[in-house]
Amino acid sequence: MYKLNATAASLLGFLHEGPMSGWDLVTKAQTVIGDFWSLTPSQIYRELSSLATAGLVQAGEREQRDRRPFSITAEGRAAFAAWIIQEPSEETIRFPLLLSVSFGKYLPKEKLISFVRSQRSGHQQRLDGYRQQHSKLIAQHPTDPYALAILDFGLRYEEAVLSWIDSLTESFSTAEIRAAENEP
Amino acid sequence: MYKLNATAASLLGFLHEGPMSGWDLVTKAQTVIGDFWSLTPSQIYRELSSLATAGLVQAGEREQRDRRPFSITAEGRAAFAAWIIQEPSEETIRFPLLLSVSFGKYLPKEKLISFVRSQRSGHQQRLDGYRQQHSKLIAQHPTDPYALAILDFGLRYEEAVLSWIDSLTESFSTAEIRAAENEP
DNA sequence: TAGAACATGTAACGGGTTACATGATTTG
DNA sequence: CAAATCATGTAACCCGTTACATGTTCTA
Repeated sequence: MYKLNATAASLLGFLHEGPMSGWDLVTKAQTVIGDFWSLTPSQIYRELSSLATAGLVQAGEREQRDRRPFSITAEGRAAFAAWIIQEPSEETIRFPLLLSVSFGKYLPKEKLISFVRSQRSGHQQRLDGYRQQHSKLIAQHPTDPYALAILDFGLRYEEAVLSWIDSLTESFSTAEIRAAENEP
Repeated sequence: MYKLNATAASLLGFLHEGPMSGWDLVTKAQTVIGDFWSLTPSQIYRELSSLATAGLVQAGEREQRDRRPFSITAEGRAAFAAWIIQEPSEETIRFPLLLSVSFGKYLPKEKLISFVRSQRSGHQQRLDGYRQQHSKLIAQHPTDPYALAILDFGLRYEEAVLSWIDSLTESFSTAEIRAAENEP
């Protein structure tokens, strides 16, 4: 049987909800799993063609704008079912800012502070986004417990990152980061 | 100028402290940055040969056990200096367990619970390890603020993951995870 | 003296990333 | 009617992963 990678398997997962075009899958995947499973449009189109070749999805007729809906086949469902029951491996993290900090002694202090500061805003935005999504989700009945769980992970993760960033202030940057935050 | 990737650049960073063999770099890198920058021995040996070809490191004479010490060259220092002042990009996370949760509705509940549970112990162990390292580090004078900072990130991250895992108990698994934790 | 840990690599594959090309439809 | 967005893809490169091969030195 065709050996699925996690990216391809996720596409099959989404296709359980019904036929979708490559573009649909791009947006779906990026919004639903994109925050903890990086993927690009190129990858998705490539995986779709190999899934089609392997018979796990089937391409439909071209619609307007050349949209081509893919639907999951019985083999696709079987392959997904076999994939999803496998024990997930550990997470891999690649955090360039932590490399900058690790090698901090080779970096001017202002530079390191500016790196930390510019990453802070991105994390703050993501946290705000998660909070908004969270309120929306819990307002719905019934609430999807799985969506809530991954959102909750996002909240905790971003809170941890932000509190770490802010703690750096005390440990090696004195008051410079905090002062800078209050500027434009 | 030779364009460094973060993995190769990190090797150059470590070589600032003096010549090291491939094996030395493998252990050094895995202990110092391995928790937030995944790398394998194969990769390190390959990067070392391309760095040597590019003249950024220089291989010394073979020592016992075929150890071959590499030292950083002036060009290597220049390349590292150019790399380290670049703005670090955002982190990428690939967290298979979150995929399992996302697609949780296609998974028997016991299965999902067992996945969560088996990952919990790994995170607990890593947290314990960080706590030990932390005590050792703050006992030293002077304390390396950069090492302390990355260790602190590790602590916060693992605490966040563990508290998230434990919160899953309430949200969709009732008492099953907690009960299971008290078993062997 | 056997097995564990040390030590160095090569080969091949898969897949993530980046860059590029092309055109259709909607909206201001 | 121009710009933005939608939409689909290809090509190439780089790099991360896995599997394998080989030999050495320490230690129980």
